[in-house]
Amino acid sequence: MKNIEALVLNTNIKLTSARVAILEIFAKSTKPLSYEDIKENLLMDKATFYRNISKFEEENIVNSFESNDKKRYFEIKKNAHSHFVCSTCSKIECLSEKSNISLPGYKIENVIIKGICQSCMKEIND
Amino acid sequence: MKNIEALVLNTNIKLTSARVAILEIFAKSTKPLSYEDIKENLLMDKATFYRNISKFEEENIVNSFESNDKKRYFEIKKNAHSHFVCSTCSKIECLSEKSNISLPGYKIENVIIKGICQSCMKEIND
DNA sequence: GCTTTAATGCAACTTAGTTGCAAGAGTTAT
DNA sequence: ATAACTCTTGCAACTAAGTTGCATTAAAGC
Repeated sequence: MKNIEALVLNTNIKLTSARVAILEIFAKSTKPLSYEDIKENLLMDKATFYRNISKFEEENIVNSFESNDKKRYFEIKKNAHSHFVCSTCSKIECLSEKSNISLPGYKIENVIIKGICQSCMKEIND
Repeated sequence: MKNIEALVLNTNIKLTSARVAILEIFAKSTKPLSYEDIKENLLMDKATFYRNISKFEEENIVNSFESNDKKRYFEIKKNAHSHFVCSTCSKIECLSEKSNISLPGYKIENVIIKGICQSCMKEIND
């Protein structure tokens, strides 16, 4: 809870109970989550969830990207890292490897690598 | 047209006129396109378009990824390159820069870099 | 207290993409 | 050629993630 408060420091976000609930789920998770993933644990309406997520993104404390399963995945922005999305099983992995991509004049917010993950590669090679 | 035939060489794709029409549009384009982008130039139904695109992806001659405007973008797989998607204006750019990302045991099919493009960065800094 | 503003729930809506089905086109066998 | 079979197409209905309008509630300011 203390770290939830820290997240909204210097932002225009009022900590309602719905917002705390959302942020706690994402703070606990080690990987990005979709609304589908967590809706059972949320008491609020999906409109409330999506409106708050938008607010979080505006205020720059949450990150999102589209996977290849037509869903948006969200995570709390902390240390920058890349994501691997498997085009076979749709699993998402966070990559600790810092990519040394640099694009002068651009701002890089997220790097998504699409491909086939280790376990799916193994199955293919059987 | 000759190069269209070359595309389907060694695949299970029969070249119907709908398929030639789709492939010609993508062969001409220098950047990924969504169905929305090209529907005015297509005489076929959207079901036909999407079914053929799926076929192309199965047969590995077309690539797709989701942008942040909730649309899927398609392109013909040729020389591997990365993509930049602007989270402000949603523009997509192909990057010639080869990323030196390597993930042992994984197969990398596409790299999507999300962020703010040069022209949007300029506007922000005004 | 009272007023104003922001947050929520609900239901209706939007829209990219999918699916079922019947008709069309091409292919092979008889 | 034609019958039998397979694959492709158009149409319309559907699906589901995400959005929006609106009335209600909660919170903040005075």
